[in-house]
Amino acid sequence: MTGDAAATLKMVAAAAGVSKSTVSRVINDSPNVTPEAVAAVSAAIKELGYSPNRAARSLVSRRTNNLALVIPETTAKFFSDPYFASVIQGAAMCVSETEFTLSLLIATEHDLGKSRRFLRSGSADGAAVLSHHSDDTSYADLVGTLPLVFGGRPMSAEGDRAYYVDVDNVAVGRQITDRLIVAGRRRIATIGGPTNMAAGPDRLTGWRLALEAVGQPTDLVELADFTPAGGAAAAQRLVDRGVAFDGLFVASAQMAMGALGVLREHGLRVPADVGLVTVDNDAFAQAADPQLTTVEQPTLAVGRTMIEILLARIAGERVERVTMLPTTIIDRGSQ
Amino acid sequence: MTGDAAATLKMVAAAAGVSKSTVSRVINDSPNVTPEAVAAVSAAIKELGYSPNRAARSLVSRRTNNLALVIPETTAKFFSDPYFASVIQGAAMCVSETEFTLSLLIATEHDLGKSRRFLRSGSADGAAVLSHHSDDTSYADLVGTLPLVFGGRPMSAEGDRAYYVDVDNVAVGRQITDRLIVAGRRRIATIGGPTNMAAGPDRLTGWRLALEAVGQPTDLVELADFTPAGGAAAAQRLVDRGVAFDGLFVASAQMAMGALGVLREHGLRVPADVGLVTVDNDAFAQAADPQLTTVEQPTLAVGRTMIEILLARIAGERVERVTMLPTTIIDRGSQ
DNA sequence: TTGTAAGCGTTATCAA
DNA sequence: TTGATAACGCTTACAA
Repeated sequence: MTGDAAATLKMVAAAAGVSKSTVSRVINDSPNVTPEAVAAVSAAIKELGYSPNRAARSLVSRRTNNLALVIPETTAKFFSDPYFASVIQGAAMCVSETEFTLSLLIATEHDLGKSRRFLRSGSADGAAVLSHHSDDTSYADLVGTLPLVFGGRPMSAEGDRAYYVDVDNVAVGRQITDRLIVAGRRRIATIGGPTNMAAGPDRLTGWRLALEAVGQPTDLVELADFTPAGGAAAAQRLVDRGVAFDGLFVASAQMAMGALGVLREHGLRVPADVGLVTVDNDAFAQAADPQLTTVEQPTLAVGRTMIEILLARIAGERVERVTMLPTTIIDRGSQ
Repeated sequence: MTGDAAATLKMVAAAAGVSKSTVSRVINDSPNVTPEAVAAVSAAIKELGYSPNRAARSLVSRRTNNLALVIPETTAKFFSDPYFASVIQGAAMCVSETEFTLSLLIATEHDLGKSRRFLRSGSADGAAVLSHHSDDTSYADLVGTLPLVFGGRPMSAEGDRAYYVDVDNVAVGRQITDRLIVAGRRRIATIGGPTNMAAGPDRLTGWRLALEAVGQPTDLVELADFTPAGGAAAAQRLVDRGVAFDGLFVASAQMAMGALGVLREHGLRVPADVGLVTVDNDAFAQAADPQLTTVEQPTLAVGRTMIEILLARIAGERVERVTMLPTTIIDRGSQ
């Protein structure tokens, strides 16, 4: 209605003919206010279109009613991997149902300090750090500073004090590899994830356990960085070994995308010649030719759960330090 | 390092043996400080791990260094439509390259007031409102309050004062319909978007112009709400008319997804019996069977551009009120 | 039940 | 170049 500067509590008090304290009490639903005062203040608030200044409020109350979602990742990965978008959506929806707001921080290598400064400046009451790809050492030391929850088990030293949401990546690797074994594959290779995050080594361990259980060799291992290009390069190295294989577990759908192209170049058909399974039921796994048997991760739930844990901790409730979310195998016959 | 309360400017001043003012000057890169003072203060800041309190800062400076991205949408649509995730990514990346932070607000029907209160409480220096699907009347009145930019031309009365980023939806509808005409289609229907947002009527107008230019009838029109279910229902109504058609322009890929199923049920093959084109080059358009000829919208650029406009306006620069972004036709032969 | 006054951690004004 | 001092808009004892 007006282009004026925003109304202040003081102005409301004047308009309602009461003191600032009374206005504050009404705003904060204090029980000890007469109905008349409440009415007068409410009318003035509506009349002036007043909204309490958030900065002033949090300055004195030491509460921001804001949560941070930090994604420490490179620009390229942030855009190419649907995982992030999905987790963000889950978190944003969850937050939207509360009185909290959400700050989204993309911490590129370029400016790592910015997100740290944000968290140390008292801008949020808690932070969720999504360590899907990259390392997280740079946040672990904030653990004592404010409630923190990680998406994916942190590998840093402080990791065993940290709260985190994750899936059982060892089980993920083992179960999906079992699909290859059940499909009759006798020589199974893997393209594993990077070693700087738990999901990499864990899925690799699952793969190894599955093979050891049936006495198959576990020597056909190549690692990559969860990108299509990395997956392609790893597949190339695998082929270059000159050892024939009839099964392949690729630790992420994006890497599988890259690997598929290389297999095709070498005349290896999936699943006729090589059974292929992966992790992540994203557009890559669905749009691949052929569509891939994969492990679906509860991406939305990861986002939602991280927020729930943060809210509970802020509310002073006791929460389990580790939350494991269930995964689902999507069988599309590519094994 | 410490579990102590955060260090304050006052503590830094004491540690450095200077006044609060000097510390403040150092923090804000004031030119008039002796190198010795800068050194002492910098040392104290590092020593104490000090970060300026953001609330206090913005209380006095009237600047938050925060931008809001508001998405007024239902939960269902927010999750199902890849458009949002993509725009969010574009905006988040752009913001991450600046000193600003980003607040992500999902304004569900449930609590429309929350986002408004946020914006009126001085929590952000500017806001981007993404009106991809729903109406935006509830934000138009904030135009005088803080810099605002809309994603998609606002339909409200205040619309002609508003800043917005959009694509030329009339051209989009016309050009993609032309593909059907060029493919030899003689009787072309359309499933249009909802009337409460500009993209709906605009794309419909484009379709109509294309047909009128070649003297084809423009009576086969059904509207839906940009969802797969809505698209399916509209397609059903179209078929139920009993009027044969050999071309169909569906105004969004999600609706096309629903429409495709209905066509198939009625034994209509795409593109053998009916040529089908749509808008949005998302996973739906790519994963559909057959893959669809479509208009790709610059979703990342929409997010980025909205932020850029906000930043420019906050910096006091003059900016065009309307920014049109180019689209691209992706020809997959489904016409 | 209400009002007065102090103070949250900064920046900004003004002397020195 | 530096340092007191007064805001910024709110909450919160404490008094009345």
